[in-house]
Amino acid sequence: MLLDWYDAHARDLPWRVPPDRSRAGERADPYRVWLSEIMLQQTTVAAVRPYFERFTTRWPAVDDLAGAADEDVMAAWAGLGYYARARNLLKCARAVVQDHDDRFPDSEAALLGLPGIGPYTAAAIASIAFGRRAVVVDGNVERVMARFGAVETPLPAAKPELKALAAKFTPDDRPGDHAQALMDLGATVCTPKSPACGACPVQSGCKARAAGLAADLPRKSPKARKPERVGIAYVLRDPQGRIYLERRAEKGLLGGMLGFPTGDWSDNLADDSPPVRARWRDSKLTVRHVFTHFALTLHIHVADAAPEGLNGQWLAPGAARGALPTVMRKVLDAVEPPREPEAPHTAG
DNA sequence: GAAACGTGGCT
DNA sequence: TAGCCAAGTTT
Repeated sequence: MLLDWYDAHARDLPWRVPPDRSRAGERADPYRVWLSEIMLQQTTVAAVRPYFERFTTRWPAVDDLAGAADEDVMAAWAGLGYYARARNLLKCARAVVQDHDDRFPDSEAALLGLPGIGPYTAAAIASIAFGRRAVVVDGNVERVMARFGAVETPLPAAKPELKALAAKFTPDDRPGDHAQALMDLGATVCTPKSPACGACPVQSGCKARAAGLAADLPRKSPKARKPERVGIAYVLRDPQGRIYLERRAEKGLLGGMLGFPTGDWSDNLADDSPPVRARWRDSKLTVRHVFTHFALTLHIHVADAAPEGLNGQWLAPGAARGALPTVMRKVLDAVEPPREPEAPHTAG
């Protein structure tokens, strides 16, 4: 059965209580479960690990994080993507401190009311951190269920059916381990491509396996193709070699993050204009970056000047780099190639 | 329901 | 290389 497989094959993850200790009744720290779940949304374990270690070292408990400065948290999140998660992370930590006496609520319904916590995360925290029976459905679980039940309805239309299937399998005993087992199974055995059905603990009951359909499920509705956009990044350098950065608006793309001034990215450069009067020149350098829903080519214009009337901040390139989202980091690296082969992240 | 919202790794 | 994919949520 699945839990036996988990006891033998559970991945060792820094936010997880291993199965032997879980069987003995130990539970994971809700703060660490929550933080890991937010970081893991649409993000790989490999990408999350170093961020999780840095966050928990710097902010060991929810009240530490709640007391942090916004810009410090945003800088520490830089590079992980989906920055609304970081903004909601802070809102959530502060809500836990102010409205819940520094403790995460232990019910799925109450968790669902907190910023950044949706149906998946609420169920995951309720089951993993609090031992509640909750139906945890992420992309892994959807894939495992679609295969096990040979559900041929394409996603996302199949979601309700897959959740109903997942509900049938959710046990009262060790629901958190069950959820993690299903996700581990999806990540290591029932993988999107070339599933290792021979190594699967539930292969005998799998309808897709029986029908030879495993690798073809779940089916997905065709996705829209990505439009191309272009823009100009304006890089200002003062006599000390510092660069000029602005905090982006709270909402929208890269919201709350530092970045070089840019125009609105569209299908042409026609109405792009510099943020301030200066001797701008086209560096002829460009940066290419692909976002979730569009691809961007950024032309880099530069000026060596420190004009009056700007509201942003001037930072040494080395200090700024770690706080920048990746697309802005690419712009910086194009203009000021880093000394080291790789300067690993000195956010903060 | 659909679109917005990042990034890096793998094929 | 171009596309697919990863422990989703919000609007």
